[in-house]
Amino acid sequence: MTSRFNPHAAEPRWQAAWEEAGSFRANDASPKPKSYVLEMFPYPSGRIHMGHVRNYTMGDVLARFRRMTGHEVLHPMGWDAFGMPAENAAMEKKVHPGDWTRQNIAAMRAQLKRLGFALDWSRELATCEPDYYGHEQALFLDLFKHGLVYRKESAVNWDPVDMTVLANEQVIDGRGWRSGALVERRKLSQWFLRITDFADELLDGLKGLDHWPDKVKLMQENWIGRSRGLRFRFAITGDVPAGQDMLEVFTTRPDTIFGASFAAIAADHPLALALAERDAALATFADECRRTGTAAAEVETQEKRGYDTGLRVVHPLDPEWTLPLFVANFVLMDYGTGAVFGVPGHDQRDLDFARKYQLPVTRVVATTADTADEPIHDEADTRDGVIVHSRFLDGLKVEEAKAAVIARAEADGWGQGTTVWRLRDWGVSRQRYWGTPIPIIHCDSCGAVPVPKDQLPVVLPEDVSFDVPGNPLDRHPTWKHVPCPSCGKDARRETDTLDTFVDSSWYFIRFASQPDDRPFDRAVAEQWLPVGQYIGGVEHAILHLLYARFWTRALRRTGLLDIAEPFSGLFTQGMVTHETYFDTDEAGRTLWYAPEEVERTSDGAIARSSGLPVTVGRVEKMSKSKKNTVDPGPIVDQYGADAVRWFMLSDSPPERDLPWSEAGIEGAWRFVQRLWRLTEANDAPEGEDKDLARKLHRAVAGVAADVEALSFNKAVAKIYELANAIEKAAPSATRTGAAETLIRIVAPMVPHLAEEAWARLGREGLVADASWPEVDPALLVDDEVTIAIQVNGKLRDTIMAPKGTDRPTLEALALGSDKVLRLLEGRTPKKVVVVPDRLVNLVA
RNA sequence: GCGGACGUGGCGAAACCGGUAGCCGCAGCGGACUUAAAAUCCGCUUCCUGAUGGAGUGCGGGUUCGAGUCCCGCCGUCCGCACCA
Repeated sequence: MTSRFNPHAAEPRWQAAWEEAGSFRANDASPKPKSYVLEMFPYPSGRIHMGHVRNYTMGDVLARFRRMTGHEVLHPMGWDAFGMPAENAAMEKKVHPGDWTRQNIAAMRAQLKRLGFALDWSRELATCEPDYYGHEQALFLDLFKHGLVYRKESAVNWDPVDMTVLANEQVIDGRGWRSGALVERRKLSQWFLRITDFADELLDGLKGLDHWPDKVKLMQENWIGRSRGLRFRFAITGDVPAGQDMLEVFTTRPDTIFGASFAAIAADHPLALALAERDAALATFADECRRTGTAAAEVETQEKRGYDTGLRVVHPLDPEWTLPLFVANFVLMDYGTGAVFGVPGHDQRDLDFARKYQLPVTRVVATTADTADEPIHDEADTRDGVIVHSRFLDGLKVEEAKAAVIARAEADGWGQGTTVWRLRDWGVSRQRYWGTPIPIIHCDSCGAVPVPKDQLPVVLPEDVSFDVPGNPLDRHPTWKHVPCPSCGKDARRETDTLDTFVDSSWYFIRFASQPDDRPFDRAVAEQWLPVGQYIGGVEHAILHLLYARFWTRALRRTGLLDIAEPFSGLFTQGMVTHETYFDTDEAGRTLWYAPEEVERTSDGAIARSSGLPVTVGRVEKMSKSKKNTVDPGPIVDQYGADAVRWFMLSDSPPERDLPWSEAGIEGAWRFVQRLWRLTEANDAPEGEDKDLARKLHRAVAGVAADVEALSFNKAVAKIYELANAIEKAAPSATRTGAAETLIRIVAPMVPHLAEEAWARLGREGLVADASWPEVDPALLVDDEVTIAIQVNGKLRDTIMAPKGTDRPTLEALALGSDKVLRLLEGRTPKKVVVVPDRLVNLVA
């Protein structure tokens, strides 16, 4: 009698059973080895999307597998609940950001629960609740106390749409990462975290992260951007503004110092500002420099331009030698000292600039001393070589010359070897309501005073309005007026809130330990940390992952937690993609069609509404703008959680994009039903099936290895193979046992079906609590192997031979093959290559 | 421009250390069961050829008894950074 697995009935039942048994509660006191599996927590937008489903399914398989292999697993879930969308919703729909967020959380929690994830919901947290952000405020104050927080007036990236400041990391091609608006420069007093104090550590720490993708490590390395070089001073001659008679520059190429033909400063350089006050033409030029955007296309096409200040700088190695000083549009105030010297022979920008302003171009590095006078044309020569035309440096290699110049500068006192970083301190002030209030009080007498810890949390006021742009905290009638904690006089609360990336910089610690009276218990947190496997999108390769690494190291410096790296293992999963469908209207606009609006045919697609063909576009990341999203909700309704989970793991390697398809989910559904049929009760047949036993043990070992490596697609293929083998096998005791084992190894992937089948097989307890099947190593090796017979490297025949057959025997067997004899036509092979248990290659 | 990844059937892909290319799935084709359909089951499915056979892992070279895998040079796609001195 065949039956069908009914996910709609079974899934809620087993979810309730797990909940009742507390199966997925992590026990801090467990003697078992600890395993912390974490997926990046979601922003509560209101609905989960396929990307979440894929992300959490991967983590879930690993978490369940670890439980089966004897680990105490921590697999928590929470909500990255502060941020702009809640405020946008407040402005558009007149709902309070808190209400909107909490409703979204409730909806998404229900959706996640339907997918049957093995999560410890007892540790759920939302960053927007005072019992989370209050502890964050305490940590902020600890960092403050240790000098890792400071306030400074600085030019900031101002997003005119979101009306807030953005960190450098949040500006992409000159636009706000969220709003897409062109970012403006403004001067504001801002709070900063001293991430640059940790630049060396953060860079060097990458080396130890063996279980991180190289790509992410490289991205962080480039972002931190360490450059070693020489910082030195030029004396300035001419009509120099008061107190500006020295110009400090930074170079990574001190070896080329005798190739210098000019010096240049940024338009915002203090010297340029001073000069502009008395030189209207310069002021105009500087304005033009500031106006030009930093967008990729602009930078690439933009001409190198400069303004000759008329001043000259004295070459540090020759007081008789002076160079012109320009204000130039390609010099950045943000990097190094905002001033450079130009060596046109060996730097493309400098060369472009020198050609334009007819400055001398001298070769000072040549491949060999013989080519010292080879002219430089349109391309700067950046190759390694020996120094030429450079007085005492002549004949030195580039690296030797760098050291020699630095040594000379240090000895003579005009410069020193130094390191500069691309990384900037992290500006965390946001002029927003829906974020963690910065626990500082501004007092006219005492300055910025930390809120005393016993007055934490500083709670967001509920009664705020969003009818005008800007920060509702700032215009709240009473909230900001408080007495100074230090002197008691009238003072003002800081009305900026923290960047939401602060919230996500320590949530994984709070998951590990959540006492009421402090952010975490050090001993308990250290039992779990670092996170053994962290899984999320590669879009967080820099921002979130760098900030979290910094925060963890900052906590170590304050003595609160002795963990250097928060995530020992990182996996960045690919996106879920879908075909796109579109046509073009009379006006040439592209009209997108949602998947449910088109009917896929064998050679294209037609719109259901009109019956007319539409173009099948590229397979792309699911996005609202291209309408190629598939909502997981209805899919789970139709096929159940297990089929969706199975599909998420099938086919595509997890780091690559997964193309969603109707056919794919259908296939997953069929397999779930097939598994169900495989465990159909039969009347206890006797007998052994050695061949099947081998396949079984190989599958168990293979799937375990694949899951450990997060190669879920390979594990899935092995499970299919095993299922095929079991189906084909004649009834036997082995076959009956194999079906049960199969259920255990699919349990992490399709847990509801596994429970249902487990119960049907009459097994005690939950398969969620079962252990991973034992593997008999003896059954992993074959006793007979296929030997490939090649002639001149081409496959001509195969033969079976007992494993371990010696070389002479294999050679003899190969020479006995009819096909081989025919090809050799009586000749004796010149050479015979024998690879035991693999092949014989006869070279004729 | 700099840095990185990738390129294998109609599609998603697999291939340990250089050793039988294409496991597994999807789609397709043929068949069984059925009044029929769905579901299920069996078989075929890289390309060319009727078969024997030949070709084949983006392109061109190289190393090797043997290359998807290693080396050199191209082409293409994607990602990150971007005037970083």
